[in-house]
Amino acid sequence: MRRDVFQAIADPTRREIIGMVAHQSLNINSVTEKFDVSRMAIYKHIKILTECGLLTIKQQGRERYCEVKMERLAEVSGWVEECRKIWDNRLDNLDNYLNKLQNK
Amino acid sequence: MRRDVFQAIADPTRREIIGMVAHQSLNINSVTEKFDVSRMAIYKHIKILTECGLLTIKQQGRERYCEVKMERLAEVSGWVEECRKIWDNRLDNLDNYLNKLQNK
DNA sequence: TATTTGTGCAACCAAAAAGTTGCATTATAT
DNA sequence: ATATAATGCAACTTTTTGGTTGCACAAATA
Repeated sequence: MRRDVFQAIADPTRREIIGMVAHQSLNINSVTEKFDVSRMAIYKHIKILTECGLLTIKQQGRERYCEVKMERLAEVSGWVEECRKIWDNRLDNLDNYLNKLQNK
Repeated sequence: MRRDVFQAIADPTRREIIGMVAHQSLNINSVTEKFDVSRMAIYKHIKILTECGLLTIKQQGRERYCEVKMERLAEVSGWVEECRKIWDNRLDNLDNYLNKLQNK
């Protein structure tokens, strides 16, 4: 399924999972232990995160380790950066206009 | 209502609204014109965006102009940055370890 | 003054999201 | 060989989300 990174990080539990796995690769049960929802709830969060490429899974025997893929987060900071650029370039931004004038 | 910036930018329509308003302040009807959903649908999106501080409204006669508040987007890029830091500092990141070794 | 324009509110609806429980499957450990 | 541990799948429920329509109301305009 095509998933959206923005939608994936909208959920606080999923953001927490990303933080945990960024720190250290963890298998699904280990991730589950840190939360007080069911294993399946976490499993589904992880599924969403893998479907949008924020996590990858490495099978190791019967365990599946989650690894974070930082590259995909670039889409997020990229969008923020894009907004900032638009904002900086707007003509009717008075402060900005005065600043530019002052720098000349 | 307490709103979450991450949840607010999860919706593509809302991200588009932010982009539009970053470029130029617009009243609600002007925003609506760019989309093919009802005025109320857009009104609700704008409500969510104001509730989490990404937009502010300036009343001008009977019109209400939306202005973007870039500061609030810092929470997003800040979180991404935080994740990146955690990732960079992890001890079991082999590539990272080798790079550090090489730089010494 | 009458009409149009820009907006807000309430009630409602359908689809998606987030969660649960129970059962099945496979690898490891006893 | 059996028990246990780690996971996947399916069915189901509840809540949230994104959308609609109809009505109301104040400001601007003809």
